[in-house]
Amino acid sequence: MNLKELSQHLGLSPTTVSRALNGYPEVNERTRQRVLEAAERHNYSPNSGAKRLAEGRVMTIGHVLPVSNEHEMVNPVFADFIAGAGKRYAEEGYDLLLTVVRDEDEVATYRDLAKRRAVDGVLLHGPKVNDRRIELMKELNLPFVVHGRSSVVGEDYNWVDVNNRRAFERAAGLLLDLGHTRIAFINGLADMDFASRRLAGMRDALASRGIEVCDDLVRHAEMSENYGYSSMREFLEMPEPPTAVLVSSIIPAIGARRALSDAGLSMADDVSVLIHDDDLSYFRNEGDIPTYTAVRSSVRDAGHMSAEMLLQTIANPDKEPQHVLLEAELTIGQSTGPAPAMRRFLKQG
Amino acid sequence: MNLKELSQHLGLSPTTVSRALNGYPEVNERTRQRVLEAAERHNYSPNSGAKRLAEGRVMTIGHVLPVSNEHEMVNPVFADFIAGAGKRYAEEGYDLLLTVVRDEDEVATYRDLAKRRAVDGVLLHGPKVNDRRIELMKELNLPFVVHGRSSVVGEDYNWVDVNNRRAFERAAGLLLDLGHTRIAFINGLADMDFASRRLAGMRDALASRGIEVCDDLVRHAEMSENYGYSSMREFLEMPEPPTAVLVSSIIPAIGARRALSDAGLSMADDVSVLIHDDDLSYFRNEGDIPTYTAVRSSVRDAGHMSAEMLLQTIANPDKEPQHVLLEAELTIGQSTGPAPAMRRFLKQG
DNA sequence: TTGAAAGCGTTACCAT
DNA sequence: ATGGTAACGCTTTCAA
Repeated sequence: MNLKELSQHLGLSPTTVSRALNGYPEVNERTRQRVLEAAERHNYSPNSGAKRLAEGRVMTIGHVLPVSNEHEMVNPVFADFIAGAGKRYAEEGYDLLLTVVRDEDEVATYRDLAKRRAVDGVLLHGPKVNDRRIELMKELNLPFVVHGRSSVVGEDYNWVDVNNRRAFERAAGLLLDLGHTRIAFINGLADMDFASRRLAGMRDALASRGIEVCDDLVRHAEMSENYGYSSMREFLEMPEPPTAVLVSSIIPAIGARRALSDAGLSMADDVSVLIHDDDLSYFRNEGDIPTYTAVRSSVRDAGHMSAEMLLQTIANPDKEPQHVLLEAELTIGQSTGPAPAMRRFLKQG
Repeated sequence: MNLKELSQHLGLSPTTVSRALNGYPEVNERTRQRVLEAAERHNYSPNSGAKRLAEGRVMTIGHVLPVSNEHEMVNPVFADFIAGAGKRYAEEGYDLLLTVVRDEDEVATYRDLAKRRAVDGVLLHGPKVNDRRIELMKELNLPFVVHGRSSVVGEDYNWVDVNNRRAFERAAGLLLDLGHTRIAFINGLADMDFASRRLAGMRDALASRGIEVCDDLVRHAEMSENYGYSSMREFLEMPEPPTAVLVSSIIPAIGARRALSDAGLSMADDVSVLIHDDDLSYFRNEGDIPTYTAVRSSVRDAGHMSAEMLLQTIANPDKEPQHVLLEAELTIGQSTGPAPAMRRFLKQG
């Protein structure tokens, strides 16, 4: 059933039917009711291709998911972010176009999306410290929002980010307050912007106590379970192991816990572990969060806010860049205890 | 730059240019070269809306991601499956349309996708034992492939599935061979088809030894970390705890490990744990797999194969239903040891 | 308040 | 081998 057929059924012109369906004010209310009812009854929906062509916009948002060929990894943060954003799109009648590409094809993909007018805007994931994509979007004149920031590029674009620097400054500060001085960090890939900000936060906290970050104690890699496991193992095998560890995501933290467990050790009793938790839904665990969580923020909420920002930008392209900086929630958990030496002291006293 | 402009630049008709670009044989080879080069130079791509309208197909595959309102969960299997499938789509020039909806809106979403011709076919995730969506797809005349199966509906549709029954029959058989008789099962939601097949496999293995499944030892829920944790805790608090546990996914298994650890117990030494591992990329851990994995299959591969099957179905709609049954790989890990009593016996010699 | 007709950018049929 | 033109299904402008 198409518009023409529907209008013939009703004895009206396609024009009127179109207007009724799209909520134009100048159509008679009784006519509109008739049209709406007939559309429902005949199961009519406007053809998406025709609508795109006529309107010159496609009601679609693009997300590009680069899958590194080397590791074949999909970031689990992605799923929750998409869930948050996608819900918002659906509410506004927008579709979500997801393109899975190899890392090295990502730029070509954005060019292609822009050229063929496949999307009205895009959401950028996982910005690097110096991310070329931001310049590219401007060149392509494609509305966009970045989930995160890119330090080198400046602030002249839309972004939604967590205050990573501050979160890790506080987290490290807490460990320092508890008496730890040898603090390790299981971080993300070094060229990721969030990882660089988190490291900066830690560095600042230590510096304010006159302590320098020890390079051997800082790890950078993609945040898999196995990465957390092997990092923690290496720490434990050091002549002078750290007494506390910061971890950038819950997934390597799970690996770190396994390494501790294999060594007959436990979090909190032997090594204080402080985790950044993106609140991934399958790992959220209500009552038990205090046992191991410290810095927390919701990826899904970030997805929701990013989507909102993008839709507004599309509706009003001349608006100046918007920024949202979310503060992570710091929860002091059981697993974040005093340094072992202090703990012994406390027990005695 | 559109087709008309491009053709004027070249002094050709839009028809010829279109033919050259789409690889029609009847165009002069020199003309084609000129056209291709000019298109490249002017950065031309056909407008997606116009193409859809003219061709009557949209070069798009739909995936629907239902997000349960209650738990706000996104299944992490989804991301890896999409990565496998999406890559294949991209290779063939297909787009992937992802719709995030509340559980209860899922059916309406498929109807909508079909009505407005937004997709050429869909991929169905997470089939229930009796899944209405399969009938719906037939009614809507929408080509589709199911990742998994739906027992009640029959086999009269395209599917790609793991042999869940057999995998868990073997897994339970292995535990029985090791001397376990009280075996628990941390399974997925009871109405999911995969969960029902896995339970059937376990039941058969026990039955062949004259043992009945004990209802108290079988849990059904969405497979979060916390679910694994609380289930294992409950098992441990029983007057007569199980000596072995089957777990349907690595995520609750992580929770189960935490519960054991909290109780001062460990996998293998105290409770044999046998896990179904979907090989989620962020949890894949090369050398360490034998420590805890037993039944294994790759979701990403399933995604790839499902995509392939769907594209073939779209190209050739009259083809009869295709089925792919993947066998899970059974790896006997360190964590899958003999029953505690047996182990003590073995130690004595 | 309604309708006729042009236009959106392609592809495909029918000529030449 | 190439071109003219209709057709795809909708929105929008202009008239009535």
